[in-house]
Amino acid sequence: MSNPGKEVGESTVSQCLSCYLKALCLPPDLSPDQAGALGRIVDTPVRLEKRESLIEQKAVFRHLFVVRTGSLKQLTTDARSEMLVTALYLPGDMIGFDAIGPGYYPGTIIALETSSLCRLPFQYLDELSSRLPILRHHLQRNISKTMQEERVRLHQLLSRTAEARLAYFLLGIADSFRRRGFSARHFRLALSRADIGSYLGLTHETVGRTLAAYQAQQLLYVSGRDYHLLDIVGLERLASSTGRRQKRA
Amino acid sequence: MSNPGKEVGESTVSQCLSCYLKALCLPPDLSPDQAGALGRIVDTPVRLEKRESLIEQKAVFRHLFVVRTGSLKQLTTDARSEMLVTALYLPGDMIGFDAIGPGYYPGTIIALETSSLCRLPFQYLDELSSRLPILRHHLQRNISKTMQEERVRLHQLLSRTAEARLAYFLLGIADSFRRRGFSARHFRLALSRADIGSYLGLTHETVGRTLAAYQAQQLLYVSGRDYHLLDIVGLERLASSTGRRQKRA
DNA sequence: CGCGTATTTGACCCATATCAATGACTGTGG
DNA sequence: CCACAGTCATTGATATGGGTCAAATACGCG
Repeated sequence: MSNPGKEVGESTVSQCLSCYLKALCLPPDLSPDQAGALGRIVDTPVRLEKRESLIEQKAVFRHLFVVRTGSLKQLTTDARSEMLVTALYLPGDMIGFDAIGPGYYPGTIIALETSSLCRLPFQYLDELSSRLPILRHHLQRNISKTMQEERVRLHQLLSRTAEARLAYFLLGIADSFRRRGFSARHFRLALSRADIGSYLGLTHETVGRTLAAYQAQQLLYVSGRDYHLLDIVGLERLASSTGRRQKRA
Repeated sequence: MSNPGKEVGESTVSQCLSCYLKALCLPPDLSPDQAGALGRIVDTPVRLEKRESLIEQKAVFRHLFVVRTGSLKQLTTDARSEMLVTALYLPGDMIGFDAIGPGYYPGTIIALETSSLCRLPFQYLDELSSRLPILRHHLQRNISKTMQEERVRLHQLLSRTAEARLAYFLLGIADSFRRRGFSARHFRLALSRADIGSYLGLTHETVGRTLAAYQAQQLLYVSGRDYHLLDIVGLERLASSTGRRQKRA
C-alpha cells in the first residue's frame, strides 16, 4: 500500500474527495461544494509509530479522528487501576465518538503499528453540521450505529464460551476488513494474545489454547499475528453456538 | 399486545417545564422560550401496563421516548433466535438512541410494570436542534454518554465473576435511582432473576445463589424484587475485586 | 547477537453451568 | 373467595470450562 497521506501543507481541499476511504467518512449524497467545505476543516494528517499514543486518557475532547492506515487500541484504566483493552480501531474507523458525551477521551489510544489518521476539529464539524442536515444525520447515525454495534457485540460475548467469543471476535474483524475492501480470509491483526484476552475478558493462555484448538480442527491457520480463516462457515457455527455450554444430547 | 397509541389528554405545552425529570431531559441553560418550543413537539404521554410492548424489534425509528414512571426492558433476538435482555430503562432514561443509526429499533421494548413515557418525534427534535446549538449538544452528549457508559459497563462485566458482576450491576441500579432523587439503598427492581441473568450473562440459578450469598454476608436483604442494600462499601469492594478469580495469597 | 517480551504447553482445581426437584407467588376462572 | 395452573425462585448434586500457577520456547527489537 503506497502512501495515502497527502503532503502536509499541500491542498487539503480535495483530500477527502480523493481518499480511498471516503465512502466510509462522507455522506454519500453530499454535493462537491459541501464536501469541499468538509474537506477544508480537516487538519493535516497525523502519523504515529508503533507504541506511540494518539490520545491520553482524560484529555479534553476536541477532535475526532479517522484511521487511514494502520490500527490502534484503546486502553481504559478504571478506578481500581485495572487496565482493559476497550476498543480496536481499524482503517476507516472513527475515533472519539465516546468522548463527545463526557467531554474528554475515556481511554488512552495507542498505535499498534505505524498508522496515519485524519484529524477533524469537532467544533468546526459541529458548526458545519448545523447548516448541513445531511452531514448532521450522517454523523448522528454513525455515532449511534458504531456504539450500538459495539453494545450488541458485548452483550453477545457475555454469555458465550471462550471458543465462541473468539470465533465471534475474529469474524467481526474479518467482516471489518471485508467492508473496507481487504481480504476477509487473510489478515494481520496487530494485537497480542494478551490484548485480545483483555478485550474479550479471557486470559492470554485461553486465547492461545483456543486458537490452537481451531487450528487442530482446520478452522484457521495462525502464525504469530497473521490469520488465515480456512472454514468461515465452521467458525460461524462455533460463534453462534447458543448459550454457554453445549447442552448434552 | 402493543398499544403505543393509548393517550392521556393533557395540556402538553408546559409539561416539560413542570416535569420532575426536566433536569434529566432538558439542557440546563435553555431559555423559557426555547424550552417552550421543545415542549410543543412532545406528543401526549404513552401509558403501558405490565407486559405491554412499547416497540417491536425492527420497527421503523420515528420517536425517542423518555421514561416518566415505571420501568422497561429491551429484548434483542439475534440471528440464532436466542433472546437476550439488552437494556433496562428506569425513570429519566431515554429510549431509542440505539435506533438512530440503524433506522429501526434494535429490540422489542416491554414494560416491566405500569409505566408512562413521553414521546418525542425525532424529526421535529432534529429540526429544532439544528436551530438550537444548546439542544443539539445536549442531545449529542446524551447519546454519546449513554452509550459510552453502557460500553464501559459491559467491558467491566466481561472479566468479572458472577459475584462481582451482580454487585456491579446492583450498584449501577442504585446509582441510577440516587441520581433521580430516589433512595439508593432501597428499591424495587421489576426484573426477574432470569432477566437479570440474561442481562449479565449468567443463569438464573447463579443469580439467585449469589443474592443468597450476599444476604448471608449481610451485604443486602432481598425479598422477591425488593432490594435493601445494607453494606454499600462491602458491595463496592466485591464489585471491584479485580480479575475473574480472587488471586490466592 | 542477546535480552526482554510474547507465546505455548501442562497440571490443577474452582466457579459456575447444567440437570433436577420442590416450594412460593401470581393471576385467572369458577 | 378459593382452587388450580403457570411462572418464578430456591436449593442440591454433578460436571466441566477456563482461570491460575509454572516453566520452557520462540520471537522481535535494539
